[in-house]
Amino acid sequence: MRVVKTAEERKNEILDVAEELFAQKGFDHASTNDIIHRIGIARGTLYHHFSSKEEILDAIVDRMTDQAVARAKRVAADREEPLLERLTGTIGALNIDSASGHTVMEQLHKPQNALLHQKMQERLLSGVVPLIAGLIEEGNAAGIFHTEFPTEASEMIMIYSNTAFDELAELIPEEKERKGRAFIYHTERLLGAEEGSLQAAMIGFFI
Amino acid sequence: MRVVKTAEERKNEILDVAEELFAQKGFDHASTNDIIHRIGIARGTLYHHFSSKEEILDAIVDRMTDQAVARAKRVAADREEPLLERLTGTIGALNIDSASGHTVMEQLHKPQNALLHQKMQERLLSGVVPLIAGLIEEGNAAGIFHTEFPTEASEMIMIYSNTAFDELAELIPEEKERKGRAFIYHTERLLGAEEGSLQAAMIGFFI
DNA sequence: TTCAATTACCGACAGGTTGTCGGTAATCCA
DNA sequence: TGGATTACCGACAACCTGTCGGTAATTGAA
Repeated sequence: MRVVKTAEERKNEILDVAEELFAQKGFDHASTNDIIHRIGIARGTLYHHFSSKEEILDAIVDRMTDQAVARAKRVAADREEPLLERLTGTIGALNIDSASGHTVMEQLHKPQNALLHQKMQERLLSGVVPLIAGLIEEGNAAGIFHTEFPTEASEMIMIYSNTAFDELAELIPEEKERKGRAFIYHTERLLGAEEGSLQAAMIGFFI
Repeated sequence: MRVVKTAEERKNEILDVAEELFAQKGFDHASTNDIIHRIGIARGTLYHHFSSKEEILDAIVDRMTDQAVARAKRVAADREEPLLERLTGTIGALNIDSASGHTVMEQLHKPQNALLHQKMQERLLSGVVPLIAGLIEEGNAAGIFHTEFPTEASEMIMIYSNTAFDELAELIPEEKERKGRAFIYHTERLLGAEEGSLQAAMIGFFI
């Protein structure tokens, strides 16, 4: 029997299933057959909504990064909060882990998901680096940060936190804590903040 | 006619061709058929020497990283040179670009090579981070660096330089120079070195 | 209400892929 | 010299992705 849905509904259905399968098996090892059988649609239906398997991946990346970047934007722009909280929250918004996409992020650093990971990293960075840079400039103006390179410092912080905190799950608690402390310490140094000044705002988030 | 070679010879022949094809077309889009036709061997021959396509990729990664890490080790251990030169040289040893694997590295940041890139990054980092950490500790002892987290600082420097300098080719000269200067500036801050103290040693390498 | 255009859906199929396997030829060594 | 080892071969099974002609549901205009 033939079940008809709106294009948007069907597209999201495909993305939901594909997201789970790509995360589980990796992009290469999850086949379009897996997807259509799981949903119960025909080959042609999938290719009616997406023109290639890679386009499905890109749509997933879009969906995930849009959410994360929107969250980061909201936090960064919230002038009610103190600057340090906004900075911490904006950096943390990328750890989608802690929010919705649990299953996905857990599997993301596996070698079979290199492509998904790389595409997400690219999108997340281009969205969030300018936000953090803006906050750093605010801090410069307020006299709590002192750096000549806000954008590059932002880039360094985000690249590191995105790459190094990937494998956090594999570490023992002491190593985790050490890594978290080191990250705060280094963020202070990069921003030219006084030693210990970021501790209070960041310690809950990163340790 | 059947041409017989030693296993080692044939393996290297396969790796040479595969390396070029993977770099050109990407791992997914370069087929094992491409490889065997280019060499002029049969399917079975390839699978006699390697048990899967992915194993070929891993062998390529091994070959490339082994060279780079060995080079880095040599530079890091050379106590004839001043510490700052050793540091710079060790960091730079990863830019395989400047050395042998020209064609490969140029194509490495393309999306289709995400897997190759990720695997190389993992291997390079695990090899070189401890070397840099050792040099930082030497600098601490000599009183020119001041940091509590040599290993983590090393990690941050290497992750950044490996990721951010990927796309250097796409920047205009001014941006390139700014990025290079920022990198030196940030390395000084992370290591707790005096401002400007790394400039002389690093400027030739990174700008 | 009707009927044509649009849009979602179907499934067979072409042309590609990787990895397997039984068999053959060269080489090594006892 | 002759048996074991090792390199090599190519047909084949079992997948894969993307295409395409055709069918059924929905929409919207007359």
